[in-house]
Amino acid sequence: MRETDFVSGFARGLKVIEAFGEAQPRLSIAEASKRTGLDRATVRRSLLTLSELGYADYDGKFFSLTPKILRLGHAYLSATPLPAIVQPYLDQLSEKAGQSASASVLDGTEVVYVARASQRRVMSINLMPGSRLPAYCASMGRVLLSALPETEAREILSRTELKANTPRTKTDAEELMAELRKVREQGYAVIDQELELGLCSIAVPLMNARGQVVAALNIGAPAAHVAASELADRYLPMLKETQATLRPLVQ
Amino acid sequence: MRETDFVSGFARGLKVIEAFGEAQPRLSIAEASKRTGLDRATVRRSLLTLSELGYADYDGKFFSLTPKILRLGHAYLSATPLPAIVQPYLDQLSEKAGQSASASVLDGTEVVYVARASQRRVMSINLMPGSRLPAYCASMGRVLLSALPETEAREILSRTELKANTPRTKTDAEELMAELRKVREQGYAVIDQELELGLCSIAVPLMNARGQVVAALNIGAPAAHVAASELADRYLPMLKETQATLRPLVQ
DNA sequence: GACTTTTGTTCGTATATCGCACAATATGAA
DNA sequence: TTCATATTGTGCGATATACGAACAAAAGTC
Repeated sequence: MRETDFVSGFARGLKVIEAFGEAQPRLSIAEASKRTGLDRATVRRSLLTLSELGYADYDGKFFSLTPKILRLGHAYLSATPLPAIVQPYLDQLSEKAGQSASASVLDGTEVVYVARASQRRVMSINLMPGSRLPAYCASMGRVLLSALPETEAREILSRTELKANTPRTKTDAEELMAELRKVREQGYAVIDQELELGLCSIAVPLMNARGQVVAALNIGAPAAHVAASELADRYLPMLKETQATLRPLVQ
Repeated sequence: MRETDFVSGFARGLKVIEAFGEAQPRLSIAEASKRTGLDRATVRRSLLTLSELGYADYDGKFFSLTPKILRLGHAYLSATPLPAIVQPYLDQLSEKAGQSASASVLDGTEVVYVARASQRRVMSINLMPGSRLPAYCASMGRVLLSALPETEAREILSRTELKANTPRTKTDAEELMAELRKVREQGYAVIDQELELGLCSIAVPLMNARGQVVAALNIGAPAAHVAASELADRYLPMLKETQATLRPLVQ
């Protein structure tokens, strides 16, 4: 790609949108400038553009995103058949298990939730379609990484900041690679409080008719209710069942 | 806002993202150009920018969005507490009713789904967070419009293309205004196959502690299973209960 | 209230981007 | 195949935009 085939104003604008987040629902021009590393004048122009187009509100001091911004992600969610196909099965799975069930795909070093059926139970982590978690310490991440060629998985791990979210988090690349081999062999991954204390989960790959891994399915549960060692006994059969049902339906 | 405070390259790029949709998961440069009305060279630069940034894939012929694009909508969903708060109650509501339950907010002339609990039942309309429906013929739309001052509701209707999706669709602005008054009085809206034949729904406003309407909740059902006339009897009590439970929890 | 610090806005200029026109390539029909 | 059509890639002049600095306006601090 030639230098002139890149629209930097567009790239800057996208960066500004991403500056908003859970802890930053409202941003001033200066804050957005700090978070993006862009010049205040540039950020101001991007924010005013968003506001002019109805993607953001501006009260003279703070900017905040409007629901119109969902059109952008929706362009992906509606264009990709996977989320719509798996959603009802996740709802069924979640109801049967009495736990939250999710589907995700890999994006770089992270898993991205594309569909989710949550349970009323309060979780400290609030997940929804579009949410992201580091792949190395999430059950679906392990499943998705294990489906890649080893060199590719290793490459992704090398780009990941392997930090210990809890004392149980595996942060050694070689140990993780060994874990991925185990996951590949047994066909599922179990995470025991590696992302957050009190939270464990089990995931299986979601394959299409040709056997290609297109996503991962999981069930997450509070460790207080279900020990990690019980996860496979309790939930693997229903995950496998959902996996089998969906196999001919995706892609 | 001054002319020079608008970054048209950014606005054009956003338009290109929105060109993707359910029927257009993959777009060539020429197709994207047609759909956006932008010059091919411009569209090409925007698409190559998206591809360079990892928001799109390019196989040399077609562009398609990647899950990374969800970061943009996620910036809103995670910044706005409402979706996360209502989701578990929607799940509960959906399970109890045996029907899909959703929450939405108003964006211009449309309602935007911000959370949803779907049922396995196959619906011809596939809805998910970020989905949009015209407000005038959706139950949540009626509720949200009825919460606005009459002049504002009328103004929105005047900007809407009031088209008859089915023979039952109300398309007369004055008739709709009368309907809104009725909805305001009775505290709920019922739609009987105005959006699509075979689909009916009932919605109530979701208020915060100060009594401001911040969203709408609904239950949708196939007309074959539940007649529109039965909706209020069967589902209004549980909708009201959820409404009351959520009232102190939002905003 | 005076001072400092932070934030928002404006401006001139160097640079990047747009849209056009044309070239190159792919696609399809006869 | 050949021609016709559609699609994509590229160079260029005109125009729009980003940058940085300077200024203006708030917001804290003492």
